Order: sequence, then C-alpha cells, then structure tokens
Amino acid sequence: MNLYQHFRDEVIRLLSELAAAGGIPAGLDASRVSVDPAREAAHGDITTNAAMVLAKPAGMNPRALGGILAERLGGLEAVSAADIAGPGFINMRLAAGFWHQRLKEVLLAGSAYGDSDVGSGEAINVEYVSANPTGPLHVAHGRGAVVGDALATLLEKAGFKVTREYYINDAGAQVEALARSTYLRYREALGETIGEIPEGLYPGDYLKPVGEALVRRDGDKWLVAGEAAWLPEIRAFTVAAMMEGVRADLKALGIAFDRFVSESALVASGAVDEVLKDLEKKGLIYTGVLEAPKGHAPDDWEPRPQTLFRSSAFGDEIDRPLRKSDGSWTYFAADMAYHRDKFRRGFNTMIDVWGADHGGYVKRMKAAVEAVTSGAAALDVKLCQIVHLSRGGEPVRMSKRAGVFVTLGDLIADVGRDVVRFTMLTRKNDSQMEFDLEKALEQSRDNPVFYVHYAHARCRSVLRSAAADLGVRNVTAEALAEADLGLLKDNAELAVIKIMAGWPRLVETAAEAHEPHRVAYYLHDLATAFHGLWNLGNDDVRLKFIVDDKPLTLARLALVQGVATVIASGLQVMGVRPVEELR
RNA sequence: GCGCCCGUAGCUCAACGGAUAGAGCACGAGACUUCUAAUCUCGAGGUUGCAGGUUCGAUUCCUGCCGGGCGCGCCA
Repeated sequence: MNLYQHFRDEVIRLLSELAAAGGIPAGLDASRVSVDPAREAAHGDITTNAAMVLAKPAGMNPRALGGILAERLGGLEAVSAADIAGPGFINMRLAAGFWHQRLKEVLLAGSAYGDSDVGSGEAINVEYVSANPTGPLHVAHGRGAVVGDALATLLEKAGFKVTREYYINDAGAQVEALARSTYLRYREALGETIGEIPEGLYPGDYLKPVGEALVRRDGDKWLVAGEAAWLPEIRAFTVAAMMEGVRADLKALGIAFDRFVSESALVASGAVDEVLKDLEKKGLIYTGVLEAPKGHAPDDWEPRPQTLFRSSAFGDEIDRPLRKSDGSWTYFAADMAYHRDKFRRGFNTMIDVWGADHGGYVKRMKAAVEAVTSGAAALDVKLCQIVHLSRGGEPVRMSKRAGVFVTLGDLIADVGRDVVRFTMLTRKNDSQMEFDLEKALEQSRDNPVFYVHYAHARCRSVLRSAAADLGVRNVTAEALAEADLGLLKDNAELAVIKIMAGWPRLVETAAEAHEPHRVAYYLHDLATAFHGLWNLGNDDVRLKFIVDDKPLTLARLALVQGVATVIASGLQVMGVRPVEELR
C-alpha cells in the first residue's frame, strides 16, 4: 500500500464526515489536498496541507480548520498524535503497530512489494537507444539504454503495460555511406589496397570483419558489379551485422526489446505516404520556402520550395521539411509515420529517450504526435546528457583511428553490467554525468553502487548466520512474517521500517515523473539507514540483530529480511542484480 | 540571432508547489575481541546565478537578464 495515498483517502473521508456534521462547509474541492512525508522526524511521520488548501474556500482560518480536522485524524487507530503546526500543517505521528504492519506487508509481498496499480494497465510505449546502425554502441547510447530500460521496468511496477521499442534508422544517406564503407573493406579483404577511407565514409576498423564476412558469403561477385547492384545488398548485410553487435551489447546489459522497428521497412510499407495524406486532409502540409536561420546561415543556403509540415501550428518555431531535394523522405517524415504507427497500435502515451544532441528535434516531434493523433496522444522526450568518461580523474581519450569513442561493449567489459547500470542512474537524465572507471569499482561509501550492494550483502550475511543457528526453515520471509514484530521498538529500527514503507510511494511518484534515477537515491537512503542500524550493534551488543533472546532475534531478522527484500526490489527496477556477499 | 536543457555547500549532485534547502567527497574529532569497520557517529560548511511576478507558501511555476552545454533546411 502507498500509505500516503491511504491517509489522503482518510483525510478526505473525515472532511466529508465533518461537512455532514456541519463543522465545515460541504462540497469543498479536495483535489489539492495531499499527504506527504514530514520533512523532519520532529514534526512526526506524515503531514497534510488540507487545512491550508481548504481554508480560503471554506472561509475559515487555516489553524481553526486544521484543529477540527486534526482532532478527527488523532482519533484514527493508526495515528498516535495529530497536531497543527506552522501555517496550518497537520502533522501526524503514526502508531508503532502501523509500521510493524508495513514490515509484515514487505515480507509477505517479497519482490512484488511496491507494485502499484496507478497505471491501471494503460499502454505506454518506451522507445530508447534507437541508434543508427552505423557502428557499435558507445557510452552515451549506454546511458539512454539504461535510463529507458529502467524507466520501462519502473512503469511496469507502477501498473502500466509497457512496450520496449527500438527504432532502427536503416534508411537514408547514413546507411548508404555505411554500405560504401563496407564495400571498401570488402575490396580490402579481397587483397586490394584501399588507402585512406575517404571523408564522409566510416573509417572504423569494425567494418573490416564485415567486409571479410561478405567475401566468405558472396566471394568476389560484387567487384565487377555496379553500385546500383551491390549497394542494397551490402547495405542490408552491413546493417544486419551492426544490429547483431547492438543486440549483443544490449544483451550484455540485460536489456531485451519487445520490438525492433525498421525505418526502411516502414517507408517501404507506404506508412509515410499515408501519414502525409492524413495531414494533407487536415491542411497541415504545404509547399513553401523556409527562411535561413538568423545568425547561422549555412554556406550553401539557397531559398527553395519544399514540402513542409505546419509544425509551427503546434508550438514549433518553424515549419519542417518532409522531403529531401532528391525526392526521398526526411528522417522526420518517417519518424512521424512511426509515431503514428505507435498510436494506431494503441499507445496514447509515448516516451522517447534521446541523446541531448537531438534536443532541437523535440518540439517538432511533439508537434507531429499532436497532429497525427489529433491531440489524443502525448509524447514525453527524455534527453540524456553526455557522459564524460574518466579514469582516476583523468579524462579517457577517444580513439580517432578506431572511428568510435569508447564503446559500450568496452565499458561493460571493464566495469561490469551492474556497475554500468547503477552508475548511469545516479544522475538525473538531463544532467551531465562523469563516469570514472576507477571510482565505479571502488569499494567505498562514495561509490553508491558498492554502498547499496554492501547493505544487501550484510543483510544476507546476517540471515545466513541466523539460519545456521536457528535452522533455515525459521528464517524464511514467510516464517519471519509471523515473528512478534511488536518487539521492534527502537527508534533506529522504526526509522528503517519507515523508509521501507516509503517504497510504494517512491515507485508511484518516480513512475509518474518518468524519473528512474530516484530509485538509486532511494536505495542509497535505505542503505544508509541500515548501515547505521548495523553499527549500533557494534557499539552495544544488545542492539545486534542476533541476540540472546529468540523472539527479539526473529523480529530483528524480519527487519533485516525486509531491507534485503526492498533493496532487491529496487535493484530489480534498475536492472541490477543484488549480491549475496562481498568479500 | 533563435530554441531547448542546466545553474543549489569549496567539489559532485538530490529535493510531488510546503515548514529550519539535504546527501556524499574533501576538512576536523571519535567508534573495530564483528551478525562483514569496504561501515558508523559528531562538527563545520548556503542570499538555491540575478531581478521581478503568481501563491497562504517558490529551489520548484511565469517573465526578463547573466553564465555553461546542445541544436538550428535537403544528417539521423
């Protein structure tokens, strides 16, 4: 249960009771009433703004209204104290028994703890990575991959029906250049000296094996053929090879997509022609001449009539071209068709995770979604800022000759999948991030990955130790749920339970905000509370988990099991595997 | 020139429109015959870039400036 939602319902119920009794006016709009964690423990456990929000419409003084409501709230069994404070906050302290019940709930739910139905099964499409198939994924793609995947899992946990999708940009000039690059490597593999890779083509060594593989498949048959003959073949061959590498990297990160959508297949299906007809009917397509951007005119700018989409009618700065001068579709035109396709497959909410360099594209894509869905669907774009790689504080230099930055595959091989995933989620998506390869592996408290892992490992360690003493059967989550949790009276113990009990709310708010990084911060907080509790046992043996008092030991083990469960549940959302021990 | 993102402790970063803005690092002082001290406790550190506006209440929303990043037709 989301306890804040629970108490908000209670507040609203009590307000209507009060209204019925004539204590306050009836029919007040309670939509702005919220129940939140108290900022400071001294204020209590939870707080509501009800009195402040309703004072004006009720024509009452906030403290007077708050007094009446606080009296009612104080009468609830779960509330041990309700006071009015400051400008009109009603602070409530919850009974210990309420918190014990939350712990029991954790133990009974297991990794499903925190599952919510706020999403009501609504379909959400999360598109991420969607890198050009022109080379290996690099580190920035990795950030988008991790953010998108964790967001997808988070949304699932919050009750949405999520489809994970990857758009393959396998049409257009880039993949043609790729095919020509492979062709050079193909000739090279057949013994020719090809010299420098010309400007505009892909110089990376990663195409050498592709050229060699092509020789193995097709022999020298393309040497004498004209480009018109070999280009489509080699393009398809190369894209397939690149996508194989992409899938391997994603698999190494533990990411599996529900669907890969090919841009060229989409174009071939006529979907772009269709969307254009649609928009023509709506009067959103016209032929016009764009003005050169002020202060940034390209050298070869010349005014030219183009097929334009009236995106300025939906908040974009200018209208956007849909056809290149050679008559083929722009990337944008195909992307419009793609998002229309998503909508027709039943997605009214779409999330795209992009690199920051695509920031200038957001408005037109949102405009396009609004236009092609007649306002029925919404697009949220999460821009991931760049990742600066360093090693021991020194920037990692990119390799020019290899034609790529440090690849995602290199990064995973270097620090491991779980470290990559966790670290990528320790920053909000739109903040730049420094990823230090040494620090990410450091086993110290300034490495959040380790810090959270360590808390979980300590939990497991205690439970293993207890299982040896008390028998495995007595320390399962199910058995511990039956422990006398009322024995957990220490403030530090209750503090840990309170953080655990905040997990369902965290899931809901992070999911609604589309911000998976909050999970990482939450887990860090929980780990901090647990490490603190642990150390109390170092100072005073009576505060150890395993003590000379079996009922108390079992209650404390239940707490430990609960922490392990919630950490594992949070890591699951992040796609990180919890560790049993760290030695 | 225009648009988007960012601006919070010396540094790296948090904070559903809520109260006295929080963590970590670095700095100072302490706690290990261990259920894992790779941890913990305490201290010091702030005009949330600046100026207005909305609000009972603004780090958060709006406007304008300043600074940094990204982008700006026929690349994706």
